[in-house]
Amino acid sequence: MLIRIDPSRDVPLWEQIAASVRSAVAGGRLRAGDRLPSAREVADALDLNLHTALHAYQHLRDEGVIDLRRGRGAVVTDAAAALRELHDDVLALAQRARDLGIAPGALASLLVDANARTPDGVIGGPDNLASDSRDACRPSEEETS
Amino acid sequence: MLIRIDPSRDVPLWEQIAASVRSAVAGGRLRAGDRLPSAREVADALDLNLHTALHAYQHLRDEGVIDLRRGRGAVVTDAAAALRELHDDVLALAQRARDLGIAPGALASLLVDANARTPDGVIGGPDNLASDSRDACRPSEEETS
DNA sequence: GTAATTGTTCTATTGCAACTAGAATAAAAG
DNA sequence: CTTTTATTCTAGTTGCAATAGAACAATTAC
Repeated sequence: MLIRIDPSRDVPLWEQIAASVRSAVAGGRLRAGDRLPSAREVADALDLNLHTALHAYQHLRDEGVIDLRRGRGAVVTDAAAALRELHDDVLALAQRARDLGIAPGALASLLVDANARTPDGVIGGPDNLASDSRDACRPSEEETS
Repeated sequence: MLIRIDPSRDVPLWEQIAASVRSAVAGGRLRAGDRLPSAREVADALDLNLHTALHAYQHLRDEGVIDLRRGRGAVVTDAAAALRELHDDVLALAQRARDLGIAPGALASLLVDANARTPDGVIGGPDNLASDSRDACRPSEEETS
């Protein structure tokens, strides 16, 4: 029951696999050095394609959560400690959001946005307008006098 | 500069628009009663299709963040207070994650997963196995003796 | 050394969501 | 009544997710 997916959700399957592993690491059910089931095992057990399971693992490797090498498989890295440190705070914030009636997706969006606005510790720094970002629209000032 | 999008990101444009508004509300730059620019104005200013901007607004309405009615446009609701309450905590957690080298997407994923595992306050409740969710795979127990 | 395991890479196809486009319609505001 | 604005409809294009099959390379196990 380490990895759980729900095809009816609009979250990509490979992302759900990655999320399951990430959550298990953050929750301490997986620790640094633990070996994950092979991609083929995951694909078979969840009735998915090998590539889908591999995509998830490769993403986790890019995040630094696992070591992934042929012949050996996937092994949780020391980065697990960082995820584990956030676990309690993440749960607490999720609980508060639920109490306030904030949708999970909305909360996640707020967090991503928070990181987008302070890319390198500098709040409102020089040119955070990387690539070809477009902005617009002041609020129509109106207080419904 | 209320709404900012970046087509190069892999986040849907309508979701980026919604995220901008949400963030503005949470940050206090938009308050209950404030009127947002019309969907057509947003679409023109950002050089997008009307439907894309409308999709974002309709999503925000489903979340309860704005009132959306024809002829009138979009007005921020009282739900703004809830988002505003989370603002500081969200920023703090985002900051901690950045310090720990956690990718923004990974943090967001952890939060969504946290909500998925405690749907109604009951941790590990009766049957959280809604619809046709599939699970599998214990970790290959191995401590590399 | 040999065989089994496991990730890597390649091509290809299908289905769906995102985005765009144009048009007609209905409610609210002036 | 006219303007503004969201709603609804059809339709076409694009890109990603997921599936499928196959060959390949590194590591492990025997």
